[in-house]
Amino acid sequence: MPRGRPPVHNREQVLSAAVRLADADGLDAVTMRRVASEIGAGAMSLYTYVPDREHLIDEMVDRVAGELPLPALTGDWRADATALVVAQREMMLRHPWLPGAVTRRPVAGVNLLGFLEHGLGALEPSGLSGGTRMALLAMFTGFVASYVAAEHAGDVTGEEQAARIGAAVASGGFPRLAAALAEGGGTAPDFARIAGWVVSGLVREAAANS
Amino acid sequence: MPRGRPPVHNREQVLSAAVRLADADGLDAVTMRRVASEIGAGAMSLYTYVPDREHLIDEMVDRVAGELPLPALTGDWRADATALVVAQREMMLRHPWLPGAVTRRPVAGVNLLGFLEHGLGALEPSGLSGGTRMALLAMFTGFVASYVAAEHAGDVTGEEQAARIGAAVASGGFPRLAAALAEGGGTAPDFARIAGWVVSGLVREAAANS
DNA sequence: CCCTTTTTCGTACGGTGTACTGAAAAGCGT
DNA sequence: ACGCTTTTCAGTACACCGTACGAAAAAGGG
Repeated sequence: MPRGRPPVHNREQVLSAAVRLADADGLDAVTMRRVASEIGAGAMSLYTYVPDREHLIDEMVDRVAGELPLPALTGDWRADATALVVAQREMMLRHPWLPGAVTRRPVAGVNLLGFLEHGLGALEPSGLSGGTRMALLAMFTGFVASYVAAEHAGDVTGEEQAARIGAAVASGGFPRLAAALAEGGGTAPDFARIAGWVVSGLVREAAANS
Repeated sequence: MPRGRPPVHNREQVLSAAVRLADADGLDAVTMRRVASEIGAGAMSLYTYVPDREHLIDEMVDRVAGELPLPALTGDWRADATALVVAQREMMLRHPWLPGAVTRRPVAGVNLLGFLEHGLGALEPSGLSGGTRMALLAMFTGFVASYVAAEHAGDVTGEEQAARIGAAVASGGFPRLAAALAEGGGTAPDFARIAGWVVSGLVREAAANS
Protein backbone atom coordinates (compact mmCIF):
# COMPACT_ATOMS: atom_id res chain seq x y z
CA MET A 1 0.00 0.00 0.00
CA PRO A 2 2.83 2.46 -0.13
CA ARG A 3 1.80 4.86 -2.81
CA GLY A 4 4.89 6.21 -4.57
CA ARG A 5 7.89 4.82 -6.35
CA PRO A 6 9.38 2.08 -4.18
CA PRO A 7 12.69 2.93 -2.52
CA VAL A 8 15.64 0.87 -3.68
CA HIS A 9 17.76 1.60 -0.60
CA ASN A 10 17.10 2.15 3.09
CA ARG A 11 18.47 4.01 6.06
CA GLU A 12 20.23 0.92 7.29
CA GLN A 13 22.39 0.67 4.18
CA VAL A 14 23.20 4.36 4.29
CA LEU A 15 24.26 4.28 7.93
CA SER A 16 26.36 1.14 7.68
CA ALA A 17 28.12 2.43 4.57
CA ALA A 18 28.85 5.70 6.36
CA VAL A 19 30.20 3.90 9.42
CA ARG A 20 32.33 1.64 7.22
CA LEU A 21 33.81 4.69 5.50
CA ALA A 22 34.50 6.47 8.77
CA ASP A 23 36.13 3.40 10.29
CA ALA A 24 38.41 3.05 7.30
CA ASP A 25 39.30 6.64 6.38
CA GLY A 26 38.07 8.89 9.17
CA LEU A 27 35.07 11.14 9.59
CA ASP A 28 36.16 13.52 6.85
CA ALA A 29 35.83 10.68 4.35
CA VAL A 30 32.11 10.53 5.08
CA THR A 31 30.93 12.76 2.24
CA MET A 32 27.51 12.49 0.72
CA ARG A 33 28.92 11.53 -2.66
CA ARG A 34 31.18 8.81 -1.32
CA VAL A 35 28.53 7.30 0.93
CA ALA A 36 26.10 7.31 -1.96
CA SER A 37 28.48 5.71 -4.42
CA GLU A 38 29.31 3.10 -1.77
CA ILE A 39 25.75 1.81 -1.98
CA GLY A 40 25.37 2.49 -5.69
CA ALA A 41 23.09 5.47 -5.35
CA GLY A 42 23.15 9.01 -6.59
CA ALA A 43 24.39 11.58 -4.13
CA MET A 44 21.06 13.32 -3.80
CA SER A 45 19.22 10.09 -3.08
CA LEU A 46 20.70 10.08 0.42
CA TYR A 47 18.49 12.99 1.33
CA THR A 48 15.54 10.68 1.22
CA TYR A 49 16.87 8.83 4.25
CA VAL A 50 18.73 11.55 6.12
CA PRO A 51 18.01 15.29 6.45
CA ASP A 52 21.61 16.41 6.00
CA ARG A 53 25.19 15.42 6.76
CA GLU A 54 25.02 16.63 10.37
CA HIS A 55 22.10 14.36 11.17
CA LEU A 56 23.77 11.53 9.30
CA ILE A 57 26.71 11.73 11.69
CA ASP A 58 24.34 11.96 14.66
CA GLU A 59 22.70 8.74 13.56
CA MET A 60 26.06 7.09 13.00
CA VAL A 61 26.93 7.84 16.61
CA ASP A 62 23.69 6.42 17.90
CA ARG A 63 24.04 3.40 15.64
CA VAL A 64 27.44 2.33 16.99
CA ALA A 65 26.20 3.11 20.50
CA GLY A 66 23.86 0.21 19.88
CA GLU A 67 26.90 -2.08 19.83
CA LEU A 68 27.45 -1.49 23.54
CA PRO A 69 26.67 -4.62 25.53
CA LEU A 70 24.31 -3.83 28.39
CA PRO A 71 24.54 -6.98 30.52
CA ALA A 72 22.19 -7.65 33.41
CA LEU A 73 23.16 -5.67 36.48
CA THR A 74 24.82 -7.52 39.35
CA GLY A 75 24.08 -4.99 42.08
CA ASP A 76 27.79 -4.29 42.52
CA TRP A 77 27.99 -0.73 41.24
CA ARG A 78 31.77 -0.76 40.97
CA ALA A 79 31.90 -3.86 38.80
CA ASP A 80 28.93 -2.85 36.66
CA ALA A 81 30.17 0.67 36.04
CA THR A 82 33.71 -0.47 35.30
CA ALA A 83 32.39 -2.99 32.78
CA LEU A 84 30.45 -0.21 31.11
CA VAL A 85 33.53 1.99 30.86
CA VAL A 86 35.60 -0.86 29.47
CA ALA A 87 32.92 -1.55 26.86
CA GLN A 88 32.91 2.11 25.89
CA ARG A 89 36.63 1.98 25.29
CA GLU A 90 36.32 -1.09 23.08
CA MET A 91 33.61 0.62 21.08
CA MET A 92 35.78 3.70 20.58
CA LEU A 93 38.79 1.60 19.63
CA ARG A 94 36.65 -0.10 17.02
CA HIS A 95 35.48 3.30 15.69
CA PRO A 96 38.35 5.78 15.91
CA TRP A 97 36.16 8.66 14.73
CA LEU A 98 33.86 8.38 17.74
CA PRO A 99 35.83 10.48 20.24
CA GLY A 100 35.82 13.36 17.78
CA ALA A 101 32.17 12.88 16.90
CA VAL A 102 30.71 12.87 20.40
CA THR A 103 32.38 16.16 21.32
CA ARG A 104 30.71 17.85 18.34
CA ARG A 105 27.29 18.16 19.87
CA PRO A 106 25.02 16.07 22.08
CA VAL A 107 23.01 13.30 20.50
CA ALA A 108 19.92 11.82 22.07
CA GLY A 109 19.28 8.70 20.01
CA VAL A 110 17.52 5.64 21.36
CA ASN A 111 20.70 3.68 21.90
CA LEU A 112 22.36 6.52 23.76
CA LEU A 113 19.32 6.89 25.98
CA GLY A 114 19.53 3.15 26.55
CA PHE A 115 23.13 3.57 27.60
CA LEU A 116 22.13 6.30 30.04
CA GLU A 117 19.34 4.16 31.44
CA HIS A 118 21.71 1.25 31.95
CA GLY A 119 24.38 3.43 33.55
CA LEU A 120 21.90 5.02 35.92
CA GLY A 121 20.89 1.54 36.98
CA ALA A 122 24.47 0.42 37.44
CA LEU A 123 25.17 3.30 39.82
CA GLU A 124 21.89 3.01 41.68
CA PRO A 125 23.28 0.94 44.58
CA SER A 126 25.71 3.77 45.30
CA GLY A 127 22.80 5.74 46.68
CA LEU A 128 23.65 8.87 44.72
CA SER A 129 20.97 11.15 43.33
CA GLY A 130 19.87 10.87 39.72
CA GLY A 131 21.45 14.19 38.76
CA THR A 132 24.76 13.21 40.28
CA ARG A 133 24.73 9.83 38.56
CA MET A 134 24.02 11.51 35.22
CA ALA A 135 26.94 13.86 35.76
CA LEU A 136 29.19 10.94 36.61
CA LEU A 137 28.17 9.06 33.48
CA ALA A 138 28.96 12.09 31.34
CA MET A 139 32.36 12.24 33.01
CA PHE A 140 33.00 8.58 32.33
CA THR A 141 32.25 9.08 28.65
CA GLY A 142 34.43 12.16 28.45
CA PHE A 143 37.25 10.35 30.16
CA VAL A 144 37.08 7.37 27.81
CA ALA A 145 36.87 9.61 24.74
CA SER A 146 39.93 11.59 25.72
CA TYR A 147 41.84 8.44 26.66
CA VAL A 148 41.08 6.66 23.40
CA ALA A 149 41.77 9.79 21.35
CA ALA A 150 45.23 9.87 22.89
CA GLU A 151 45.66 6.17 22.16
CA HIS A 152 44.83 6.60 18.50
CA ALA A 153 46.89 9.75 18.19
CA GLY A 154 49.95 7.94 19.47
CA ASP A 155 49.76 5.65 16.48
CA VAL A 156 49.24 8.40 14.00
CA THR A 157 51.50 11.34 14.79
CA GLY A 158 54.74 10.28 16.40
CA GLU A 159 57.16 11.90 14.02
CA GLU A 160 56.44 15.62 14.03
CA GLN A 161 55.33 15.93 17.64
CA ALA A 162 58.11 13.72 18.96
CA ALA A 163 60.66 16.04 17.40
CA ARG A 164 59.15 19.11 19.07
CA ILE A 165 58.90 17.39 22.43
CA GLY A 166 62.46 16.16 22.15
CA ALA A 167 63.68 19.66 21.39
CA ALA A 168 61.72 21.14 24.28
CA VAL A 169 63.06 18.56 26.69
CA ALA A 170 66.60 19.05 25.45
CA SER A 171 66.24 22.79 26.03
CA GLY A 172 66.10 22.14 29.75
CA GLY A 173 63.08 24.35 30.23
CA PHE A 174 60.80 21.50 31.25
CA PRO A 175 62.63 19.54 33.94
CA ARG A 176 59.62 17.70 35.37
CA LEU A 177 58.36 16.78 31.92
CA ALA A 178 61.83 15.53 31.02
CA ALA A 179 61.94 13.45 34.18
CA ALA A 180 58.50 11.99 33.55
CA LEU A 181 59.45 11.02 30.03
CA ALA A 182 62.82 9.64 31.15
CA GLU A 183 61.01 7.25 33.46
CA GLY A 184 59.95 5.50 30.31
CA GLY A 185 56.45 5.23 28.93
CA GLY A 186 56.13 1.75 30.36
CA THR A 187 55.36 3.13 33.79
CA ALA A 188 52.09 4.67 32.60
CA PRO A 189 49.25 2.67 34.11
CA ASP A 190 47.12 0.62 31.76
CA PHE A 191 43.49 1.31 31.01
CA ALA A 192 41.86 -1.21 33.31
CA ARG A 193 43.69 0.21 36.31
CA ILE A 194 42.85 3.79 35.42
CA ALA A 195 39.23 2.91 34.74
CA GLY A 196 39.04 1.49 38.24
CA TRP A 197 40.38 4.74 39.67
CA VAL A 198 37.88 6.78 37.77
CA VAL A 199 34.87 4.77 38.79
CA SER A 200 35.82 4.11 42.39
CA GLY A 201 37.38 7.48 43.04
CA LEU A 202 34.61 9.56 41.60
CA VAL A 203 31.75 7.61 43.10
CA ARG A 204 33.35 7.46 46.51
CA GLU A 205 34.13 11.15 46.46
CA ALA A 206 30.64 12.01 45.25
CA ALA A 207 29.10 9.90 47.99
CA ALA A 208 31.24 11.51 50.66
CA ASN A 209 30.50 15.06 49.60
CA SER A 210 26.98 15.06 48.28
CA MET B 1 69.40 42.15 6.88
CA PRO B 2 66.55 39.87 5.93
CA ARG B 3 67.14 39.40 2.25
CA GLY B 4 63.81 39.16 0.48
CA ARG B 5 60.69 41.24 0.19
CA PRO B 6 59.63 42.34 3.66
CA PRO B 7 56.51 40.63 4.98
CA VAL B 8 53.55 42.91 5.55
CA HIS B 9 51.86 40.54 8.00
CA ASN B 10 53.03 38.10 10.65
CA ARG B 11 52.01 34.89 12.31
CA GLU B 12 50.66 36.77 15.29
CA GLN B 13 48.07 38.61 13.19
CA VAL B 14 47.07 35.41 11.44
CA LEU B 15 46.58 33.48 14.65
CA SER B 16 44.68 36.18 16.48
CA ALA B 17 42.39 36.72 13.49
CA ALA B 18 41.74 32.98 13.32
CA VAL B 19 40.99 32.78 17.05
CA ARG B 20 38.70 35.78 16.80
CA LEU B 21 36.79 34.14 13.98
CA ALA B 22 36.50 30.84 15.81
CA ASP B 23 35.32 32.53 19.00
CA ALA B 24 32.62 34.37 17.09
CA ASP B 25 31.40 31.83 14.53
CA GLY B 26 32.89 28.48 15.41
CA LEU B 27 35.78 26.46 14.06
CA ASP B 28 34.14 25.92 10.69
CA ALA B 29 34.24 29.67 10.09
CA VAL B 30 38.04 29.52 10.18
CA THR B 31 38.63 29.23 6.44
CA MET B 32 41.81 30.39 4.78
CA ARG B 33 39.95 32.98 2.73
CA ARG B 34 38.09 34.46 5.67
CA VAL B 35 41.13 34.61 7.92
CA ALA B 36 43.08 36.24 5.12
CA SER B 37 40.46 38.86 4.35
CA GLU B 38 40.23 39.57 8.07
CA ILE B 39 43.79 40.90 8.02
CA GLY B 40 43.56 42.34 4.54
CA ALA B 41 45.68 39.72 2.84
CA GLY B 42 45.24 37.41 -0.11
CA ALA B 43 44.22 33.89 0.76
CA MET B 44 47.45 32.34 -0.44
CA SER B 45 49.56 34.72 1.60
CA LEU B 46 48.61 32.80 4.73
CA TYR B 47 50.76 29.90 3.57
CA THR B 48 53.80 32.03 4.27
CA TYR B 49 53.03 31.90 7.96
CA VAL B 50 51.33 28.55 8.36
CA PRO B 51 51.86 25.25 6.49
CA ASP B 52 48.18 24.43 6.08
CA ARG B 53 44.82 24.72 7.80
CA GLU B 54 45.47 21.76 10.10
CA HIS B 55 48.62 23.33 11.52
CA LEU B 56 46.86 26.66 11.78
CA ILE B 57 44.32 25.09 14.12
CA ASP B 58 47.10 23.39 16.06
CA GLU B 59 48.74 26.73 16.62
CA MET B 60 45.43 28.30 17.59
CA VAL B 61 45.09 25.68 20.31
CA ASP B 62 48.57 26.30 21.61
CA ARG B 63 48.04 30.04 21.43
CA VAL B 64 44.99 30.09 23.68
CA ALA B 65 46.71 27.57 25.95
CA GLY B 66 49.09 30.43 26.64
CA GLU B 67 46.22 32.27 28.33
CA LEU B 68 46.22 29.74 31.16
CA PRO B 69 47.47 31.30 34.36
CA LEU B 70 50.21 29.18 35.91
CA PRO B 71 50.48 30.66 39.40
CA ALA B 72 53.31 29.75 41.75
CA LEU B 73 52.74 26.37 43.38
CA THR B 74 51.66 26.29 47.00
CA GLY B 75 52.70 22.73 47.76
CA ASP B 76 49.07 21.76 48.34
CA TRP B 77 48.45 19.45 45.40
CA ARG B 78 44.71 19.46 45.82
CA ALA B 79 44.39 23.23 45.72
CA ASP B 80 46.92 23.67 42.93
CA ALA B 81 45.40 21.00 40.72
CA THR B 82 41.87 22.22 41.32
CA ALA B 83 42.90 25.75 40.39
CA LEU B 84 44.39 24.41 37.18
CA VAL B 85 41.19 22.58 36.29
CA VAL B 86 39.08 25.64 37.03
CA ALA B 87 41.36 27.75 34.83
CA GLN B 88 41.01 25.22 32.04
CA ARG B 89 37.25 25.50 32.20
CA GLU B 90 37.38 29.27 32.02
CA MET B 91 39.64 29.05 28.98
CA MET B 92 37.24 26.66 27.26
CA LEU B 93 34.23 28.81 28.12
CA ARG B 94 36.04 31.74 26.53
CA HIS B 95 36.79 29.67 23.41
CA PRO B 96 33.84 27.37 22.71
CA TRP B 97 35.65 25.67 19.81
CA LEU B 98 38.41 24.37 22.08
CA PRO B 99 36.76 21.16 23.32
CA GLY B 100 36.21 20.06 19.75
CA ALA B 101 39.69 21.09 18.66
CA VAL B 102 41.70 19.27 21.32
CA THR B 103 39.99 15.94 20.60
CA ARG B 104 41.05 16.19 16.96
CA ARG B 105 44.67 15.25 17.49
CA PRO B 106 47.37 15.90 20.08
CA VAL B 107 49.28 19.14 19.92
CA ALA B 108 52.67 19.65 21.52
CA GLY B 109 53.15 23.40 21.40
CA VAL B 110 55.25 25.33 23.86
CA ASN B 111 52.31 26.54 25.90
CA LEU B 112 50.82 23.08 26.18
CA LEU B 113 54.15 21.69 27.30
CA GLY B 114 54.25 24.51 29.83
CA PHE B 115 50.84 23.44 31.04
CA LEU B 116 52.07 19.86 31.43
CA GLU B 117 55.16 21.02 33.27
CA HIS B 118 53.06 23.08 35.65
CA GLY B 119 50.57 20.28 36.22
CA LEU B 120 53.31 17.76 36.92
CA GLY B 121 54.68 20.16 39.51
CA ALA B 122 51.27 20.69 41.07
CA LEU B 123 50.80 16.95 41.58
CA GLU B 124 54.37 16.33 42.74
CA PRO B 125 53.56 16.44 46.49
CA SER B 126 51.14 13.57 45.94
CA GLY B 127 54.12 11.28 45.55
CA LEU B 128 52.79 9.68 42.37
CA SER B 129 55.10 8.65 39.56
CA GLY B 130 55.62 10.90 36.54
CA GLY B 131 53.73 8.57 34.22
CA THR B 132 50.76 8.42 36.55
CA ARG B 133 50.69 12.18 36.97
CA MET B 134 50.77 12.61 33.19
CA ALA B 135 47.85 10.22 32.83
CA LEU B 136 45.91 12.12 35.49
CA LEU B 137 46.51 15.44 33.75
CA ALA B 138 45.24 14.03 30.48
CA MET B 139 42.15 12.85 32.31
CA PHE B 140 41.59 16.26 33.86
CA THR B 141 41.73 17.88 30.44
CA GLY B 142 39.37 15.31 28.97
CA PHE B 143 36.97 15.81 31.82
CA VAL B 144 36.93 19.58 31.45
CA ALA B 145 36.54 19.37 27.67
CA SER B 146 33.57 17.05 27.91
CA TYR B 147 31.99 19.09 30.69
CA VAL B 148 32.31 22.38 28.85
CA ALA B 149 31.17 20.84 25.57
CA ALA B 150 28.00 19.76 27.36
CA GLU B 151 27.63 23.25 28.83
CA HIS B 152 27.83 24.90 25.43
CA ALA B 153 25.61 22.31 23.81
CA GLY B 154 22.87 22.95 26.33
CA ASP B 155 22.62 26.49 25.07
CA VAL B 156 22.55 25.53 21.43
CA THR B 157 20.34 22.51 20.88
CA GLY B 158 17.41 22.35 23.24
CA GLU B 159 14.57 22.10 20.79
CA GLU B 160 15.11 19.01 18.68
CA GLN B 161 16.80 16.87 21.32
CA ALA B 162 14.38 17.86 24.05
CA ALA B 163 11.52 16.61 21.92
CA ARG B 164 13.13 13.23 21.39
CA ILE B 165 14.03 12.87 25.06
CA GLY B 166 10.53 13.85 26.07
CA ALA B 167 9.04 11.26 23.74
CA ALA B 168 11.39 8.57 25.03
CA VAL B 169 10.58 9.36 28.62
CA ALA B 170 6.87 9.42 27.91
CA SER B 171 7.13 5.99 26.30
CA GLY B 172 7.93 4.54 29.72
CA GLY B 173 10.89 2.57 28.43
CA PHE B 174 13.42 4.54 30.44
CA PRO B 175 12.16 4.65 34.01
CA ARG B 176 15.42 5.59 35.71
CA LEU B 177 16.14 8.29 33.15
CA ALA B 178 12.64 9.63 33.65
CA ALA B 179 13.15 9.66 37.40
CA ALA B 180 16.48 11.41 37.13
CA LEU B 181 15.01 14.09 34.88
CA ALA B 182 11.95 14.44 37.10
CA GLU B 183 14.22 15.32 40.01
CA GLY B 184 14.82 18.55 38.19
CA GLY B 185 18.06 19.73 36.66
CA GLY B 186 18.78 21.85 39.69
CA THR B 187 20.04 18.87 41.61
CA ALA B 188 23.00 18.45 39.28
CA PRO B 189 26.15 19.46 41.13
CA ASP B 190 27.98 22.56 39.94
CA PHE B 191 31.41 22.59 38.38
CA ALA B 192 33.49 23.54 41.39
CA ARG B 193 32.11 20.63 43.38
CA ILE B 194 32.64 18.13 40.58
CA ALA B 195 36.14 19.41 39.91
CA GLY B 196 36.95 18.72 43.52
CA TRP B 197 35.68 15.16 43.18
CA VAL B 198 37.75 14.59 40.10
CA VAL B 199 40.99 15.87 41.52
CA SER B 200 40.67 14.43 45.01
CA GLY B 201 39.06 11.18 43.98
CA LEU B 202 41.45 10.33 41.22
CA VAL B 203 44.61 11.30 43.05
CA ARG B 204 43.59 9.50 46.21
CA GLU B 205 42.62 6.39 44.31
CA ALA B 206 45.82 6.48 42.29
CA ALA B 207 47.90 6.83 45.42
CA ALA B 208 46.13 3.95 47.11
CA ASN B 209 46.52 1.58 44.18
CA SER B 210 49.79 2.45 42.53
C1' DC C 1 -5.65 5.95 -18.66
C1' DC C 2 -4.60 9.66 -15.79
C1' DC C 3 -3.58 11.53 -11.32
C1' DT C 4 -1.25 11.59 -7.12
C1' DT C 5 2.54 10.31 -4.46
C1' DT C 6 7.15 9.05 -3.64
C1' DT C 7 11.94 8.05 -4.87
C1' DT C 8 15.81 8.86 -7.90
C1' DC C 9 19.39 11.59 -9.49
C1' DG C 10 21.57 15.03 -13.09
C1' DT C 11 22.68 19.71 -13.02
C1' DA C 12 24.19 23.80 -10.91
C1' DC C 13 25.79 27.16 -7.38
C1' DG C 14 28.59 28.92 -4.02
C1' DG C 15 32.03 27.50 -1.05
C1' DT C 16 36.46 24.96 0.40
C1' DG C 17 41.91 23.83 0.67
C1' DT C 18 45.78 24.47 -1.81
C1' DA C 19 49.18 23.68 -6.13
C1' DC C 20 51.11 26.50 -9.44
C1' DT C 21 52.80 30.67 -11.22
C1' DG C 22 54.53 34.95 -11.86
C1' DA C 23 55.02 39.57 -10.24
C1' DA C 24 56.83 42.70 -6.65
C1' DA C 25 60.15 44.25 -3.38
C1' DA C 26 63.99 44.21 -0.69
C1' DG C 27 69.50 43.50 0.16
C1' DC C 28 73.99 42.24 -1.83
C1' DG C 29 78.06 41.88 -5.04
C1' DT C 30 80.05 44.12 -8.61
C1' DA D 1 73.81 51.86 -11.29
C1' DC D 2 72.61 47.37 -12.16
C1' DG D 3 71.64 42.72 -12.22
C1' DC D 4 71.04 38.58 -8.93
C1' DT D 5 69.19 36.24 -5.26
C1' DT D 6 65.83 35.70 -1.97
C1' DT D 7 61.50 36.18 -0.01
C1' DT D 8 56.66 37.54 0.16
C1' DC D 9 52.32 38.55 -2.19
C1' DA D 10 48.33 37.11 -4.51
C1' DG D 11 45.68 35.78 -8.88
C1' DT D 12 44.11 31.79 -11.25
C1' DA D 13 42.74 27.11 -11.43
C1' DC D 14 41.38 22.44 -9.97
C1' DA D 15 39.10 19.02 -7.56
C1' DC D 16 35.88 18.39 -4.17
C1' DC D 17 32.25 19.62 -0.93
C1' DG D 18 26.98 20.17 0.79
C1' DT D 19 22.80 20.75 -1.06
C1' DA D 20 18.71 23.54 -3.70
C1' DC D 21 16.06 22.67 -7.65
C1' DG D 22 13.53 20.22 -10.96
C1' DA D 23 12.53 16.64 -14.09
C1' DA D 24 12.07 11.81 -14.87
C1' DA D 25 10.62 7.24 -13.21
C1' DA D 26 7.73 4.06 -10.91
C1' DA D 27 4.23 2.55 -8.26
C1' DG D 28 -1.22 2.47 -6.52
C1' DG D 29 -5.99 4.36 -6.75
C1' DG D 30 -9.78 6.41 -9.26
